[in-house]
Amino acid sequence: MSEPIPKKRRRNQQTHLAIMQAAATLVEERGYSKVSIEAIAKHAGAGKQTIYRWWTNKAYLFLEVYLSLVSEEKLSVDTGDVSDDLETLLNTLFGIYQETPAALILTGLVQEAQTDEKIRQHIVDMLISKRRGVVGGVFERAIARQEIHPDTNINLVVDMISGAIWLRLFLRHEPLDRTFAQQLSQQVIAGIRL
Amino acid sequence: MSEPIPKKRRRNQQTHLAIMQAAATLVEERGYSKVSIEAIAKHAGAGKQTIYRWWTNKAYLFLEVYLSLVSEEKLSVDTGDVSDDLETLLNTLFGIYQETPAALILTGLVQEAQTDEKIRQHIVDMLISKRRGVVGGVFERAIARQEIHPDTNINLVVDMISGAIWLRLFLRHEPLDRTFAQQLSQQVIAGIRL
Amino acid sequence: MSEPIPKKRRRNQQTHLAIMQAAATLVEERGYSKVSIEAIAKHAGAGKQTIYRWWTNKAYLFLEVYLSLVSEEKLSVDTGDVSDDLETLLNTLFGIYQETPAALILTGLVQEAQTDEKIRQHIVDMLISKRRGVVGGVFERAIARQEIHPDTNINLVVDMISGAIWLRLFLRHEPLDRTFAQQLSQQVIAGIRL
Amino acid sequence: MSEPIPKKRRRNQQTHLAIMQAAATLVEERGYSKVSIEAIAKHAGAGKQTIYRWWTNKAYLFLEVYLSLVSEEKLSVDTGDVSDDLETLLNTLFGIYQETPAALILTGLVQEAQTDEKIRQHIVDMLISKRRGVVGGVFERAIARQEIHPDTNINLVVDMISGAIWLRLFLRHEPLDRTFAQQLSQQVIAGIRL
DNA sequence: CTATAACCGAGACGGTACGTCCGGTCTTACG
DNA sequence: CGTAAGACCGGACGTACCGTCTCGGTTATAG
Repeated sequence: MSEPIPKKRRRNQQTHLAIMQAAATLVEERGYSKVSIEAIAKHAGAGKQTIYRWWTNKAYLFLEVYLSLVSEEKLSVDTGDVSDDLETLLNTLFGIYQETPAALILTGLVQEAQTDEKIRQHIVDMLISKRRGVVGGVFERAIARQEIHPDTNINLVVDMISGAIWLRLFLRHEPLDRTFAQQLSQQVIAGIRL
Repeated sequence: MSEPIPKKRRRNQQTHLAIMQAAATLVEERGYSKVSIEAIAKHAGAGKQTIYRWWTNKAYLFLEVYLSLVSEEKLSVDTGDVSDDLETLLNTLFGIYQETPAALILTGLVQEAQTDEKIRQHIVDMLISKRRGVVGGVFERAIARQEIHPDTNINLVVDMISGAIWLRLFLRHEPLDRTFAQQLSQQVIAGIRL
Repeated sequence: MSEPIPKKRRRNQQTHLAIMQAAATLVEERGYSKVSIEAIAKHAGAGKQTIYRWWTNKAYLFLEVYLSLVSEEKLSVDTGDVSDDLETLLNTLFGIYQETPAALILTGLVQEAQTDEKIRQHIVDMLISKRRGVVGGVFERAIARQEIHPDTNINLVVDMISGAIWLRLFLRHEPLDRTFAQQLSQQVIAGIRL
Repeated sequence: MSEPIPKKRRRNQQTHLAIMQAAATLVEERGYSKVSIEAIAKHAGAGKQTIYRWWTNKAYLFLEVYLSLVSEEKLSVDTGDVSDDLETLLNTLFGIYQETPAALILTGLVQEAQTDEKIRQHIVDMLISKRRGVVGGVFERAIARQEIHPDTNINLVVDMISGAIWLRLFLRHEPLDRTFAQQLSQQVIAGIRL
């Protein structure tokens, strides 16, 4: 996956977890850029080398932490109605972002992506695949149900949804709440409904 | 400007400019997080102290650089048609992002905003005001012209537009080109057209 | 004298004094090496430039301060007896070192002398001349009175006296008190008495 | 040594030596006060942190360097005659001061002692112990041999010798040569010979 | 059932940059 | 026009982490 794992890795699962949790804890309390590998190691009671053994750098470590927080299964939904599907999905997602440091990690990873092309690719793949599997599914089923235009530019629509969310995630100028979930899904569907 | 300058300060305008330009050059060549104040100072032929005298930290310096790159005047538009207005606006904006390191700076600032509440507020204010003045204006005139719903949630729509752009700006999974400008404005207007 | 004063100096005597006094005060409270020109200027209510205008550097400023503290007149003595002369002289000197920051300044100047040949020369001249005029006088009169050997190596003897004092001045391992004055003069005279 | 090294520390002896030698080299070429930790680190090919890890500050580093230059063994002497002992001792010492930067370091340490009480204590202890072991020994044996007064104030006499040396060391107004060694020991012994 | 190799914590190491202080020079505005 | 105020470039401070590198000590297969 993200890190080059030798075949017969004998990695200590306990330490591995302790590191991930330390990373999650620290990012929550001081933000991505202020979390140092040194601090994670100390907090996890691990040696720095142990971290560098399993992850290339901070970005890959946090990529794994992010994935463990925002897993695809948590977001699966199928109510039989686009509007409901979308709204439920958004509310679930907002919940995750409220309860976990996923947002802080995401901004950090995005920042890393500006410099590190590999990390960028990983993030894009991760988001695209998640999107295809989850959000895309909602619209594909909606097309099948003939709720929305069959030639809807799903990628574009999904970019608009994700984008609006990112904006609030990153700027926190307005809350990611139920009202927003409703307004956003309504506005989007208004543009593509049959 | 970003910081309130008391009258007494006798700042050297030449040095000031050299620093801003060095910052812009360096961010372009190595990305926000890898630009050090030390490097900017050296590149500008300035002392570090001089930078710290006028800007609290890297974030404020780059906020000023960003504002100098993406000024409101450059984005003003009024063709008499929502679609045209929006498309023109987007194309202008995309041009700036292609020709300047504004995108790299923006991601950096967003990252800073996660940790520094003051910077977050500054960024939000800057974007909100820009949006009100420019993008908001497009839709207000459109409402006046009765092109779009008078009760359009402009803030939401603008969040969707900005968000979709940010997504491509940050992830670079798809280009910010004329096609995108067209598709995006069409999709948005489709949801609010009378 | 110590500083290169242009002929038509129009130096403000008040400021001049304030600077010297600030220097004396600060050296007393934090030691020679921790006194900065910046601090002296601020403490004296003067501009840094003003200091640099009148003294080449910290060393010259303090050389002048030192001379103002340990002037030759204060040390003149003539009781008619070597022992008494020497003891009185030493007690007077010890008094000055106890009441003024002269000792702190002297160590500083000595330190500067290691690097700056000009300062070294100034200090040597100052001390040699003082010694010739004051301590040397004591022994010359003693020779005239036939109290001590006429071929006494006065320079050597004076070096031994000054040296023993410097040692206690610099190391503070033993006090510069009346007992020491007595023992020192006795020990010295024991080696040269007729 | 100057600092108590806990067992756990696994200090790199090679680096340690390189730092000490760099310090010695640099103090020789530019004098104590102009040697920066930064320069020592660079010259030794070491990180600054490594220096700060093992020595509290410049003073302690140079204290160790000084001790390595002026070790007690080098000065041990026992000819069976006070005069010879003393003269030999002085000539050995003068040799060290001529061949090594010990004098430059000593003035630096004396300067530090004015500000830092701990360093002062260290220096005093070092000199006192050295004096007791070496110079003191010379006079004790002389008393045993009944060459000098049994109630000689050894401390005072040693202060006079050391002091006279320091004076020439610091002021360089006269050389530390064989003539001086001879005159000094003769003059001293003249005051205490039975 | 060893033994041996990968694991682990600890932390030293050469570096880079931080944000601050001060040195010594130069500029501005007041009195 | 001398002075205070203080901006300026530059160099060093002492600190925090980076990512690499031993160092012993501890598992946990593979022989």
